[in-house]
Amino acid sequence: MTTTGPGRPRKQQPSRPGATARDEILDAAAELFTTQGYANTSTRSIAEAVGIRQSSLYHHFGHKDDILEVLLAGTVAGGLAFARRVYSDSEGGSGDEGDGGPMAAAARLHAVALYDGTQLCTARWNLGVLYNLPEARTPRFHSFMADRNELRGLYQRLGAELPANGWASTSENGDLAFRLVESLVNLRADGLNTPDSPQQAADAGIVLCGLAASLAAIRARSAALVTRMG
Amino acid sequence: MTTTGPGRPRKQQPSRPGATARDEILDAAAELFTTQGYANTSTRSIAEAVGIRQSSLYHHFGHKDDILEVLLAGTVAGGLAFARRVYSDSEGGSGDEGDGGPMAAAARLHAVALYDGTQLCTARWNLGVLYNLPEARTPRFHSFMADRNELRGLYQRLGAELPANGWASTSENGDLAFRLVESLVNLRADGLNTPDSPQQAADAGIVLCGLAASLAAIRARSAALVTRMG
DNA sequence: ATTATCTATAGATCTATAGATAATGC
DNA sequence: ATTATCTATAGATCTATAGATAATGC
Repeated sequence: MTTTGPGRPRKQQPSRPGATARDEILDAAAELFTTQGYANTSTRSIAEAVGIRQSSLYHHFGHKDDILEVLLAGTVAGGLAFARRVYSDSEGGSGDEGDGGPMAAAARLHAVALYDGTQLCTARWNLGVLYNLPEARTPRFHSFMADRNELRGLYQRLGAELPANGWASTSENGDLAFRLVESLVNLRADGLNTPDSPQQAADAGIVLCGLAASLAAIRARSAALVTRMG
Repeated sequence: MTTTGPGRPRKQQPSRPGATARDEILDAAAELFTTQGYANTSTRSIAEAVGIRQSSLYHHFGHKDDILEVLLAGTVAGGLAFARRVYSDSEGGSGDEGDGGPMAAAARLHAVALYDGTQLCTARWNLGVLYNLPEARTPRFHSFMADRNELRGLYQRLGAELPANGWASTSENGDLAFRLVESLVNLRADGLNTPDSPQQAADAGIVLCGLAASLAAIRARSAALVTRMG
């Protein structure tokens, strides 16, 4: 028996995953926002999907856009945290892997793309499409935008550590990888992603950097990084 | 003096490009739909941007979604027409270029990507983002979806004519190029595109096919194709 | 007569608030 | 007392239609 504290208990038989009513609301909103968009999803339809009344939502969230804000934060938080860790990792103290050469740099970019892409493709809902919603570009969600821009910047800086590829400026290596990973959300929205779509996106980012010949070795180092830091 | 036919003349001093009121409405809707989304744009705000009353819109379009349908069609029509022409072009009758080898195939994919990406980046409004609107995935717009899927299929078939790149299946070469071109609309939405973003996207598609070494020659043949068929 | 505009409005939303009620722990 | 739910509703939309009016060509 879990002691729930004072107050009327929340409704029985939760129809959605989540320990709390708040989590159920977030899950329902994630499904509806990703499939129908934010403006086309009424607070009534979210409440119906949870099994409560429309006005009861406002006990858990002050406003409808507070729900979207929480979901948007979840879109980028994991990938950003991982990218920060990888970027600030000097790779000097981990023994024989710490050569700091182009292979190590490539593995870092690959690992970030792989982690990020895997998260986007395996989340219960395709939350990445929330970024494509016009509402996400609104000042209301500037803190999400700041996080996403920081993540993009980390891709760019990781890409800039790689040697010039001879056909584009080095600062764009990372951004192309970022865009390839981001394209996974559209692939998933079209129902065309496969279990190895994230791997292919990460690989493609490395190939674009002119390192196709070393791809197998870079993949292995990237996987080790994800295991160690993920 | 242009003779306008019978009937009350349309309002004076058009505030937007377009010969007809219908064109002005489409231009205003393009701006508003791309920046605020479809559901967040009221018919009243479109009418205000044109300088007419809300109900006057319905003289030119039966329903609000008819406006979006016309705009969506414009997103893909040009690129699809070009890709069809390039794909059905045997390249056998154009003299010394008709070798049908990997260079020719690469130039064809490159040309399609370059034309498509250039159109997306240079259009007056960033109409490509309309595809990201949740409404576009609705059955209402299945004819747009069909066109877009046909375009995607042409990318895939053009990519499949290229030699294996050793790290992904050949059928995915073209789709990666498609996704890179599509990522241009997000780049533009973020204000990060440059005049050569389409060129870089097309180049990246070729590099992913393992043909980086021949890129300069492929670029030249691609440019010739765009000139000849665009 | 024809066309493009207008005014006015019906009917259907949708978000958020006010305040009642039920079910618990203290 | 506290918490989570409920009923009811205010107020602000928004789309689409009905029907009047203005300005032209025939």
